[in-house]
Amino acid sequence: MTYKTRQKDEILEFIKNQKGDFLVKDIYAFFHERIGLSTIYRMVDKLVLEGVLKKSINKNNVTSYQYLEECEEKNHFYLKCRCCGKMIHVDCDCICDFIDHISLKHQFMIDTNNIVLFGYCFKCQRRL
Amino acid sequence: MTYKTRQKDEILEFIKNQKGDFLVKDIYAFFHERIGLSTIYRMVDKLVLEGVLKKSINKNNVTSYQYLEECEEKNHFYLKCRCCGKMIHVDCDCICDFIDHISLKHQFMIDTNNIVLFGYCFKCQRRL
DNA sequence: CTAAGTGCAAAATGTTTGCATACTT
DNA sequence: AAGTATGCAAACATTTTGCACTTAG
Repeated sequence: MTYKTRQKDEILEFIKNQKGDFLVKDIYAFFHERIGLSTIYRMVDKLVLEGVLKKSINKNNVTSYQYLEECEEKNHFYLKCRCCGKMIHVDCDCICDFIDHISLKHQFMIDTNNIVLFGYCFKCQRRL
Repeated sequence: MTYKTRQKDEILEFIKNQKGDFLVKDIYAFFHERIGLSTIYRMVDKLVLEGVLKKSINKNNVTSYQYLEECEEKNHFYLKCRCCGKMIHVDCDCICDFIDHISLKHQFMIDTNNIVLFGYCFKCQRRL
């Protein structure tokens, strides 16, 4: 069983309010001393395992996390810009056929809750 | 300019011979003391930046790397099994339409050299 | 000869663990 | 009361850095 605690609730609330990426130390700083570092690490690890958070490392070797909102829809995925780091949320059926094909022809079941494709957003394409 | 050195050549050769994931300490162990740890870190970072290597962290918080063979073809991508960790290489045109659509309709240029989709392979689907 | 790359040891950083304490159920 | 969760400090692991030295061009 898992107990409901003040720390869990507060961390989860913080996470859900984040727009983009965030770091462990962002959470720690936000609660300045009101929640221990190890508690945060333990929470965050668990949430990654549960698929609630996406963990990633950027070019500077900084580990960041991103909240993946739950989504029943199978046509939901993310586009992440290599340049500015922006995470774009997309709901578009264009991915469905692709996923079906992979399932049918390649016998691989893609985890549709966690599709992140990397590349360059419109702004950064022009800037480069 | 960039110089050609014994260390670079040897590290790159090692990397290209790897079948699956590998760790920094695998490289270090392989060359047992013939190449310094910091040199390996510096090389590996550079290769990740160049897109030659894919860096990732597994569930146990271990950072691993994977060689992404260069591929002119735009129909190349990877499927990585969440369960057994296997990386499946796919060459299939099924992805082309999808990429074109994203480019055209969503103004996002996907980096086609580095497409990794997570999910469950055939074996693991059955096992679960 | 100069710029780039290397290796070592030290430092910095990030993450995990053991344990006593506190909280949930 | 029993099972979880927390927070601290210590331990540990990983990665980065400064610097003297070597090597490639």
